[in-house]
Amino acid sequence: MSSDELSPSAYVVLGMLGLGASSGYEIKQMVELSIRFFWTISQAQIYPSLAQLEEAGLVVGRSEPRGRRPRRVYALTAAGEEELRLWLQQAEPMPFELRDIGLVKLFFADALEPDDARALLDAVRRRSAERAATLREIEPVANVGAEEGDIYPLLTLRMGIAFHEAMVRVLDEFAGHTLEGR
Amino acid sequence: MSSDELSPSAYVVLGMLGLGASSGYEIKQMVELSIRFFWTISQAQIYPSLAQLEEAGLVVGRSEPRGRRPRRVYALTAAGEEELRLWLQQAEPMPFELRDIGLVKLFFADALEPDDARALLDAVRRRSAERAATLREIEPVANVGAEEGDIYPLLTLRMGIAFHEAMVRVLDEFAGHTLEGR
DNA sequence: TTCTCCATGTAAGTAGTTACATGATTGG
DNA sequence: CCAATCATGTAACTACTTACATGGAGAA
Repeated sequence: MSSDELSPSAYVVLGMLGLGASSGYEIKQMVELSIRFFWTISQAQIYPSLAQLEEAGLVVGRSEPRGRRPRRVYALTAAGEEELRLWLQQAEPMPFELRDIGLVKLFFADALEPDDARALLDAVRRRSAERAATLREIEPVANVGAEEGDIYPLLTLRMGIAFHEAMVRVLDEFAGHTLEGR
Repeated sequence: MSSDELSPSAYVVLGMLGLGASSGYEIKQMVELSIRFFWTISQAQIYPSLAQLEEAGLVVGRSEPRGRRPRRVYALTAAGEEELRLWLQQAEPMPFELRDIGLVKLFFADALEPDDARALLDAVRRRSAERAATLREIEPVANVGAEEGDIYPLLTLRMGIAFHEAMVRVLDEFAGHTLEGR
């Protein structure tokens, strides 16, 4: 029972329900506000996932319209909580899948004139700097959550910040040493 | 002429040809050895890409069998070099697409017993530590390339190293401060 | 009244993967 | 002679995205 035919995105839906999201719409919002830095999910995936999870008995849904506007809210069942925990416990290969056109372009930048290469480097640098700044702005919110017992969202946020800051640092060093003597 | 209907992966093929790869097989090897950390491409994509690029006049291919084994080698045309340069110059949105089940699990780890959460954290840490070590081993090779004029591959390699090291650092700090007082 | 947000859903399409199929060459 | 590597190609499938379609609620 409760075999592993759920996609990672279905587990994300399950997890967000566990953290208090209730409608499909809310799940989408929450993903955008919390994990979009390392996971995305489109609304066209969420609703079928919810139906699939309900059929599997991992969530229960009930209609709770806002006025005349239809709305369906979901909650984890005991089986759903268990399934989520099992998935989190389960040691499985965790491929790190980065797909970054920016880094690809930078990799090939020797084919460019120095000035163009430099512009590309700056664009990549700016992107990471901006991302780090955005994430740093969210930190207070995550800190509040951490005081209420959810400490891991704060950890993943810090990882995002740290790693964009690391990119910026390397880019600056490189521009300093390697590029200046040309 | 030379409009932008090429996929990023087609540009990767073009770029690898520019760096000296010649057969589809070699392109695949080169991708695995150099950019697989931030881009992957399956062999089932490479051969059709090559055909498409040839049709567009960006590469020329000729048969160069090894013994009786068929083999087709390609080279960039002037138009292909130009197209690659144009793409590299072109400022376009560069989404940073990370898709990481490890971080997702970590994000939800508050649903686990402390020991299980800790085990998950260690698994993520180990993954980054190993990846950083692997990349550090490649560094001498990239250094050689850098002395021959290809300096940007070294930069992207350093970015990979730095960012996995940053993850390890954050994970260690977190385990130190946040987790110990419980 | 009009705009933005809340809310759900589907259809069509794209990009990519895995797995299969084939077979020659080289080195031990 | 056997395994690993070199080498090319396709078919079937999966996951996911974009765009479309619909419409109520609340605020300005």
